Amino acid sequence: MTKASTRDFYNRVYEVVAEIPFGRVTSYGAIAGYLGVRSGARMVGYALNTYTAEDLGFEIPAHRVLNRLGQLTGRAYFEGDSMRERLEQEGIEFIEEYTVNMEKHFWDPALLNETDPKN
DNA sequence: GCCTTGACGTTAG
DNA sequence: ACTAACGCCAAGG
Repeated sequence: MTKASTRDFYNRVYEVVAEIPFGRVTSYGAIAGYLGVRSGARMVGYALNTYTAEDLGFEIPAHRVLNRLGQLTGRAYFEGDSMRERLEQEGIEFIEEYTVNMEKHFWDPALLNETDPKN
């Protein structure tokens, strides 16, 4: 085991990603910031890159995590265009081939703390 | 054990 | 408004 804190960070990332609502997207930086690691955006991406559904025991909607500009930077790690296809299925509006309308669909992880999470 | 790489983001020019 | 550079830190070579 490397460092317990590192593993915990990854697990927290998976938990947050698992809570992203259908039809909404968030960014690596937003998740990192929510976890208190402002400069850990890169680690969030790394966590998603190295995770396996078997280790977790469940699937997470990693396709709903984009960079701060709404670009599908991780599309190469998905099967074909499945990342874009999934987002389109959820009604996500694209402003470019691989860029979604962030302003419209952005979901802030901080909303998890809201008493009324109907955003 | 050093060097490079990267699902990122901010700042400087 | 656009581009370049840097900071971040875990893995893999």
